[in-house]
Amino acid sequence: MSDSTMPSQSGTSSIPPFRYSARLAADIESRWQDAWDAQGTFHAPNPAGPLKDAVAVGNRPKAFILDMFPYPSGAGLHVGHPLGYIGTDVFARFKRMQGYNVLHALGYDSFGLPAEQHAITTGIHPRVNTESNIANMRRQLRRLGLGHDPRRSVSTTDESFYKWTQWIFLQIHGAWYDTETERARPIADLIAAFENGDRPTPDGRAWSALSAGERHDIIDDHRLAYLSNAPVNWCPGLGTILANEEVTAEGRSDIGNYPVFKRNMRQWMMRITSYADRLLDDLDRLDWPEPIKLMQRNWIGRSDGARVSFSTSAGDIEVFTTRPDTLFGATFMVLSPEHPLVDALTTADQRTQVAAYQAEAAAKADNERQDDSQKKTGVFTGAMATNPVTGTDIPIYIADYVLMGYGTGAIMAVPSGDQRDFAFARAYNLPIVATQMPPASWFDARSIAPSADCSTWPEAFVGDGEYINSTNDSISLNGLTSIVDAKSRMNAWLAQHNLGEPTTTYRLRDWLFSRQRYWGEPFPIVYDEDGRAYAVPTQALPVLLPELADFKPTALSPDDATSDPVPPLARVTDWTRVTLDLGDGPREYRREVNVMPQWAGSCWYEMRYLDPTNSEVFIDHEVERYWMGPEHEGHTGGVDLYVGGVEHAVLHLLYARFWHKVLHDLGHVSSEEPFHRLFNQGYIQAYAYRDARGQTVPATEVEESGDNYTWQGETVIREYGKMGKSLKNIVTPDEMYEEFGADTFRLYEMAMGPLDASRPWNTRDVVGMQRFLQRLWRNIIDEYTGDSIVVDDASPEELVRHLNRTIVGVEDDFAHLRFNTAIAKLIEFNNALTQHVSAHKTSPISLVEPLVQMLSPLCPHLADELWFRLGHDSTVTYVPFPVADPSKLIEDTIEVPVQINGKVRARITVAPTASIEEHLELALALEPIIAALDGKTPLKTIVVPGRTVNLVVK
RNA sequence: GCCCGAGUGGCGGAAUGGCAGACGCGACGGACUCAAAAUCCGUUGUUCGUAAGGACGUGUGGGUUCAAGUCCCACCUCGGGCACCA
Repeated sequence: MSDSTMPSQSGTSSIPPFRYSARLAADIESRWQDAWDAQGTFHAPNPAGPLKDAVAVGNRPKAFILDMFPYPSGAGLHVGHPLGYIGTDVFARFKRMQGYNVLHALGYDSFGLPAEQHAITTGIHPRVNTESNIANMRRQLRRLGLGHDPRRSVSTTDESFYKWTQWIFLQIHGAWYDTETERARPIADLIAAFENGDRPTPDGRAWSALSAGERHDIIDDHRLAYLSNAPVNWCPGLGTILANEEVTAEGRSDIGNYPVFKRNMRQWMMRITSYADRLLDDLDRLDWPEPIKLMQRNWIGRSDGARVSFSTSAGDIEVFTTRPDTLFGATFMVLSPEHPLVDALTTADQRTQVAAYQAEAAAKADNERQDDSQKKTGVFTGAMATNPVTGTDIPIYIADYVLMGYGTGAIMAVPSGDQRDFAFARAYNLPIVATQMPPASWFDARSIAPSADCSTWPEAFVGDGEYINSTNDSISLNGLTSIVDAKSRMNAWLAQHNLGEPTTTYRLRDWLFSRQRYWGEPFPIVYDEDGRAYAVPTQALPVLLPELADFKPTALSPDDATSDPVPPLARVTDWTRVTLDLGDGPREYRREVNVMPQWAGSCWYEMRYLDPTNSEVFIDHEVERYWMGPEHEGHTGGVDLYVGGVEHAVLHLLYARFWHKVLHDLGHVSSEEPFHRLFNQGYIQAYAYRDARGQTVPATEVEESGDNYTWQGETVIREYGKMGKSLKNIVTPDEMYEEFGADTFRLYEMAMGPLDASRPWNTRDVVGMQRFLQRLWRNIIDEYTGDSIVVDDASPEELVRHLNRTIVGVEDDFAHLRFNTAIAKLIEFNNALTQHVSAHKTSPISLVEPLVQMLSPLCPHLADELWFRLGHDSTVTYVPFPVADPSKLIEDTIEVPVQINGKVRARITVAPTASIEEHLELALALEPIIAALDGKTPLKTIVVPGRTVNLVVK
């Protein structure tokens, strides 16, 4: 397909005209990229649907290899961005050579806050901005030679894409969670159950006795997507509310770092908490890094405990506790300031103080409430509750360390067994009663005498200890030593007396799903005059995002907690008013003016890669089953390899799992999980330099001498961090293409370390990979003539063995994503080949061909060029990976170290099949060993054949 | 505070409990060259020794083992997650 490469143009230079230079690489690369495009080299056939090609699918195994898709930033790429893309590309190309039907594609997450914030700062419409950014990213990534199927590159902002995002929203909206079968079911099933009386209505009236509006409200209360008047995270700086996951521990926005305030607002929520158990339990069936699983487990935060009822003048109050076994030590009770019974409980003389405390707590932002974590504040309500096991009256306080959003918003306080309760009891002089006797070591460690009077303790005791003070007429825990036993005995007693039951609570909250922004998917929802929500019929999808000249949110002061969100779509009055026939004739409705959050598109995009042009369904069943279906009974199904950064551990990865499970329950997909195997790539970091004033200086202009760094003669200080504009340390792929070419750049990124580790970028080191490729090129092509030096001669036995060793090692390394060590093995082999070539001036084809094949996943352009020059007329992409000859893997002899007391003193050379006796015989005959033994007989001899001989003396 | 992960030459990093430092960068020496670049060859953990050779060496301290970078315990440092979650 190609003409022979033009000689180098650099007239004055004495560099050989056909050297593998950046110029030559650029020429090779652009020609092969065009050829791949023209021939559709990376098109992956589907078994059904619009991209069906059953013949091409054949009976090959399949591999769906996926990158976390990027949002198209206007800043362009730096060399850190493509790390994961190169990794998946190498792996995908390797799998193709192993005979797999490989699906590898990349789309764009182009809705959402980052794109919109960028549009606002530049003043350019997000659609224009987004499209030019995507075009630029496509250009930069194409230059990298990624083997993507271009037909499958979707953007979340495409109307043909977000139509289905809205459709999936309607599926979720049209479903409820059946706790009996533990899965989502269509809302029609719920209506049927109400109608035929299988399920009672909340107030017990017959379903037919309810008004249409009442029925509507009851149904809406069960939906997986529902409207809620709940405390939300209001961020005036961004003009929108945010999900819990988008708020940092400091109470600021993840994006932009603006203050976030708690506000009550009517918003769309997703009932992700219904799936808490399955999201937690199914982690066990996923091939994910353990730390990521742990982060999700912590985020879901399941804790098993019990609900216990305490009677009060205002009725029973339920508390949640993980330690029902310590109920005898509950000496007071604390409610959240927002608890609904606070008003009813508060006595007249405490009312002023309680109201003041409530107002103070409400005014505090979340972070302030968490800040003074040591100091406990609170107010007595004046009311008392009855401890159900002791029968004593205990005071009821309100305090802001009890959160309304967790458990029941009320706790029983056991100061002897809980550090926070202990601090509160100390601060307000409340009684402390021990229910467990700490072990002697506990007292020793705190230098206090064992004493039953726990008011002298310096802190609460948490752990296993003998139960004391825990008895009444009908139950006794005294003498027990195990928390588990005490809990089950107490739980049984509570159940028997109808005072409580075991229960489970979660840290996970329902997912807040509306944003008061412009650049997102409109909700397919309309409201009637009573404010009741209705789904837009699916045939009316997509609900198009109206074009807006002024897309900016109304300017708000970031610190003004009292401001209200004004969604940009609310200003488009001719769009918000719509006449629809929802079954009872045409009526006027108003549209939902919020939009979906950034995460919506990324919850399901990977499935659209599979069937990107299907206009009938979001994905064909058979296509989904083929690429993502479970491999066997108990397998979750899902993407075969998903590579991305760890920053999505709880956001994207949790939301996408949730949506996928809903779609599975409703029968739309066969897989239970979206991503079966997850791999977290590391980050490429970089050095940055600051001068004496703390200003960053351009990293490329800094000169290094030993430990000193100078910029324009001035000493600067080196720091290590992310690559970024503000640190003036960006290196772009374009610079690498210019200086070395894409193949060298790919190779360097893969060689610099293991894929999951972060490491510093060092442009200086790239030359090593270029030299390797130049040597390899020179082993095939004469640099002065451009002719091949490959011959059909026999290869020396030693090189044949080396080649076969390399094939086995490289294949294993590729399969386990250990590209850095695979490259090292290729370099070693090529170095050995170089020796042969310098001696003979020719290269045996039987060595060179496999080398080019093994190189091709890493450096596909160069490999295709060399493959072509070796006389083949098609790409090496689908040529099977070389297979090692087992007979060439066995060495004639092996060198084995001989140790005395674990220290290597000599080496023996043995046959690979040598017995233990042969090893010993040879070892004991060695001069240095005889000398070292000095006539002594070894007490013990250890021989690991082929590995080591160890002699133990004296 | 709790929970993860990681500490190996000047640098990036290799090492199924079995010869620590593969491979690459840098540095040093040599060949080629009038010279330089490029290329090729060699050396390069520290230390004692003219050498042969020896001693020490994977954050620190202890332990298990014939044998530990690797396994166990405690600690230090760095990175990350969670953080009044009852």
